[in-house]
Amino acid sequence: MPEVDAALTPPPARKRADARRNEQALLAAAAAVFLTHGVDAPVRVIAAKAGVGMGTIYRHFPARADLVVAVYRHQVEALAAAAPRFLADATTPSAALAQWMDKFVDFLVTKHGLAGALRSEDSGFQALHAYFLDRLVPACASLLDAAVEASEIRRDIDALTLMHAAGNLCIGVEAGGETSYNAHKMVGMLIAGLRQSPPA
Amino acid sequence: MPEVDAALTPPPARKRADARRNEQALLAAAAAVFLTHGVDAPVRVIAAKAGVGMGTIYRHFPARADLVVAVYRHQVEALAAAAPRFLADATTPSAALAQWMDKFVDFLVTKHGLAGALRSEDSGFQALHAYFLDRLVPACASLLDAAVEASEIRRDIDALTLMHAAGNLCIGVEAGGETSYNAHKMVGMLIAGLRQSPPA
DNA sequence: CACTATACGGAGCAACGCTCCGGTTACGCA
DNA sequence: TGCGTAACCGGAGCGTTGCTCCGTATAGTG
Repeated sequence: MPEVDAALTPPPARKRADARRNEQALLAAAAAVFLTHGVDAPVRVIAAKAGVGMGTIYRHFPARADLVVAVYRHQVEALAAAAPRFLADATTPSAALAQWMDKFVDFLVTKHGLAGALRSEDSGFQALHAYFLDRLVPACASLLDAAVEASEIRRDIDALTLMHAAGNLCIGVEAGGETSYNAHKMVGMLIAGLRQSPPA
Repeated sequence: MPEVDAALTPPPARKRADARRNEQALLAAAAAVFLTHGVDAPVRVIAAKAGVGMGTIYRHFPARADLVVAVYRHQVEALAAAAPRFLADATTPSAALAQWMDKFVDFLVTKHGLAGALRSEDSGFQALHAYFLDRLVPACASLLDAAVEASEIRRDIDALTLMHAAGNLCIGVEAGGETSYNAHKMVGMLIAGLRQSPPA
């Protein structure tokens, strides 16, 4: 039987026990460190907290973005999956969009520096950017399209642009906002501006 | 009557000739480097371009922000000074606000990374933040107040917040924008959202 | 011309991202 | 059970950056 390669690796590729253990330790350590020092925390710190060397961290997560994605994957998936529910529960499509956007802002605002990292040109963060766009833009688009369909908002703005703008509005904002700036309010205002006819 | 265009040297202690020469060289070099490598360009590069040592750059501009401010001071002052003219020329106060904001966006978008640096938590950039706010917020406030006075826009947004939001919307945007994202459009939409009654 | 306050330059330190390779270990197989 | 090897681990080390510090050079003055 020449083509039994599947027998070698029943599920995907089973990794060694120590490798799996380290990956989990890294994930836990990263989540903790991100909370206190933001997603820009030094790699050495995360490695130390997980009790592993730096080589290990880079083997499991070649780019910093891979680690960030792994840590926040669940939340991002949940947000994306929630879009249809928002559409069903809200009174109007544009209300659903506004509410979903609010959740998106909630997510970004509770992660130190995530919004900033998202817009980074740095190649190491490229994958992060790609992942977020890949998951969230379609979800946003479904709400946006529904609102356009209902003629509630102008149609010359696409989901990617809107997400980009909303993400930018969250940059530099922390959960314990002590300044007058309020990302929720600003995103709300942006969406209010969406309820207009296209520019003259 | 001393026109304030050259507010330097007469009262304070006169510096040595070589010091003044180096300062000018630094300013010119920084302007050139900022154009090509953005405001985050390595200090060494600027020093090298100016033909001076690193000690010199830090002596003249203790924090990076001081250098950035010095380079862009004229443009910022001009923008601030232009606000009354916009108010006089536009058909409505809110139109003046929109037009002035557009100029603000123009300014940010043509400076690599300036918008990003502006929101930086980094202590070295604190002075930059302070300077921009100090100069531009009052100008913006005059337009904003006029629009509020005319009952054209909601009154629960202050100038600082609006500037902050507009600045954020410009982050990561370059003049030669190849993406679909358009800072002008987004800021315009934000201001459109301002023409609403406060949230329900 | 000599003297001193002023300014200059770059070596040096610390922090960081990332790579690379010798040593270690888990795991299948006999 | 014992063994061989592929997979994995750790951290020394390189390159880059921000910023400081101090011995040296010089502009301006009497």
